Amino acid sequence: MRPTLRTVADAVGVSRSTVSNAYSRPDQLSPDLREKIFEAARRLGYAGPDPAARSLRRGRVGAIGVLFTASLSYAFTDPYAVQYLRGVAESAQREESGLLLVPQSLDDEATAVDAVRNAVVDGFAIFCMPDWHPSLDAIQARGLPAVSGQRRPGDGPGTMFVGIDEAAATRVAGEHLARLGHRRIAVVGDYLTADEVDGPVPVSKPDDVPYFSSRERVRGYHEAFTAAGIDWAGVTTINATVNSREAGAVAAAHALDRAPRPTAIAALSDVLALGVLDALAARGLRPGLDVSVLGFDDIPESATRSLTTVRQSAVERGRASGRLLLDPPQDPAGRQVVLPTELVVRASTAPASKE
Amino acid sequence: MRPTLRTVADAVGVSRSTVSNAYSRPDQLSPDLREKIFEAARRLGYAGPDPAARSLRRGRVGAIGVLFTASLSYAFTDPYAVQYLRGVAESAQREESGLLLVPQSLDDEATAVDAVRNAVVDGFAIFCMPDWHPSLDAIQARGLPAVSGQRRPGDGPGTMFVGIDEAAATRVAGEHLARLGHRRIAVVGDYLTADEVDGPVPVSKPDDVPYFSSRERVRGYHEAFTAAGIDWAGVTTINATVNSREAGAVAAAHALDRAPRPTAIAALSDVLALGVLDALAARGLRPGLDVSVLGFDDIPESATRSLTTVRQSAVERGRASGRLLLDPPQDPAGRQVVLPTELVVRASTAPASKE
DNA sequence: AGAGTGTTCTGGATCGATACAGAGGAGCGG
DNA sequence: CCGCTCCTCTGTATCGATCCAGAACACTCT
Repeated sequence: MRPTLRTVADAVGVSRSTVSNAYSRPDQLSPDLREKIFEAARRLGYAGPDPAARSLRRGRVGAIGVLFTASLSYAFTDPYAVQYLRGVAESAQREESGLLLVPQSLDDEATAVDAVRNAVVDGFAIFCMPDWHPSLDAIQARGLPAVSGQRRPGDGPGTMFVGIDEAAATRVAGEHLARLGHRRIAVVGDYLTADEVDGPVPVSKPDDVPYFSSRERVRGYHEAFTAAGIDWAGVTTINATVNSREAGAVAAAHALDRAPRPTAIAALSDVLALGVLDALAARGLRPGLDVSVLGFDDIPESATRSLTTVRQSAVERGRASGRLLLDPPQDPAGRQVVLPTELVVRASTAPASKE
Repeated sequence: MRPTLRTVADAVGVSRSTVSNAYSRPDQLSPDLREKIFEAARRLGYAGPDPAARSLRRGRVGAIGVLFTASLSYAFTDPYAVQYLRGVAESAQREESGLLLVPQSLDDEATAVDAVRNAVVDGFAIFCMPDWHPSLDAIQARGLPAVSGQRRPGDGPGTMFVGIDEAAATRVAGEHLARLGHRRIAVVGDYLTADEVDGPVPVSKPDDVPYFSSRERVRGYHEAFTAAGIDWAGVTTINATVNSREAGAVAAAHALDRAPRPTAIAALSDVLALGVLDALAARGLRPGLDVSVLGFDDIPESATRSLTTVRQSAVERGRASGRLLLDPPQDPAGRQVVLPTELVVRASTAPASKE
């Protein structure tokens, strides 16, 4: 039988409250008694108040939950995700909270929802989830504070926003491409469609894209191209099955292996863009000179590969999310944080060659 | 006022037990009533049993805690650590558990211990911690199952082991170097000493190294070299301040910038070894040809850099740790898992040049 | 009809702590 | 010596669920 507060209290001959105070409110009892209580606790093998019981009573757990679309292990593979986690971790650490990684398998929605329902946390940081996912409703239902990088119609007052203006970011990127004279352009992204298609998919208008950040990024390109007089119907949109370098290369192949080849490929993430670069290399094509390539995120490797990209700070996003969760501002305005983005031009984009 | 079981029970006109059963033991009540209860719950905005209360009563939380020496953000930077986390995550996911990252700042032991005491978890996976750290005692005290990669004298029956035979691994590596004819050798490692020294430190015998895995790895080299007739006193041991590529480069500089230069450098981790390679490159020295370099871990990047190293599977270690935690085997023998290691010889080690 | 077997639902005890109002005594100024 | 405050410590209610023994009732079998 494991010792509890009561065991120690009885041993010392004081009330349970006093033992509790010895641990949690030292100013409420004399130092002597406190020491005596600790002595007894040591002797009895009592390790201090049980966290589960304490969190029930206090109503605070000391942990924030992080949701990931993909299997947990993805979280540790994707550099952007890792940066984000770092940021959340920093904030959590400052408030003496832990980070609970909540597994969210996409195939098995029931399990995913259960994971949310059973998570012992004080709030949720939503890294990225499809808009329609029932876990998001489960979070709403729990009534805990939540921070998301995407706005949803059904969001309640507990849901806060930390993210970027996705469309504005790619609009700037699109204008950059247009200014360089590109007219035959392909856009590579994941979640362009609800099905797991590998290859070109028609996206007649951005609204058709079911997934928030892909949708907004496509919207930005759409706006930029249309404004520059580039016919959207001529833009090839290619779906990557997942957000990985390999999938990026496969997707790029669909664009590169047909005539006329596009003069520029815009990827919706750097990881995909790196894959595009791989595909170029495999065909002896030079980035910038033969085909311009544009990414999104500015992960560390992008600089070494001279990838033109849109910079956003994943760490900062994580940090802000954590901060908001652990201590939600009263002011509604403070609950909406829009972080800056910046187009970083490197060698992978260059003027379209005359043909 | 948030709704609870009671709110719903009163609304439907049944007992709380029944509502509880509706969620957790559907076979205990009629489908009709169950549906009626869910209906009422939806209407009242009840999101299901509160996880904190449930875990108190059930005695199971559905999360396992992972301890890290360094700040949480380190966990996401070190490739070996990331692989390990992936493994633990895989096991956890299979048992529908989450992963709680428990922050452990080394400077502030009191906070670290508190983090352990307050962690709402069913068990602890200890990635790596100095032997003497009070958090380890705190884990013991909590009486929860724990899995560690290092054996400690004070370990109780709840503590399980998943790791490798560290000394045997480096012994093989040391024999490899000796066979290649190396006689002037440097060993680069972190935690070779209790103080944060940057540079050569005397290690008269392996037992002096305060940190488990460094100690065992040094021991292996010590055994191999002594057996090959290499005087240990002639082996330079250099401390790196942390386990990072940069620190590895700095440490290697201490060995390379003095005469006579060692013909081989053995690093206690691949991350450090990559730093050693950087230091070589900065001086125009060729790995293998001018100075042989040996690592430990076999992280992905090692293959592309042709680094000779000792392979151990971080993922497998994590996976096994998770498995043991979530369902500890009765048999004491099953609580000790020794994973295989293998010397992977690549181009970074070669016969010592005659001078 | 009576005994036996399920199924469905109830009530109270319990998990291990914390919050809060207040009791008791010491010290102090008037 | 009274009234006051301050410091310690106590006792009970409470957090929100689950467990378990058993009640109530319908149903089958002899």
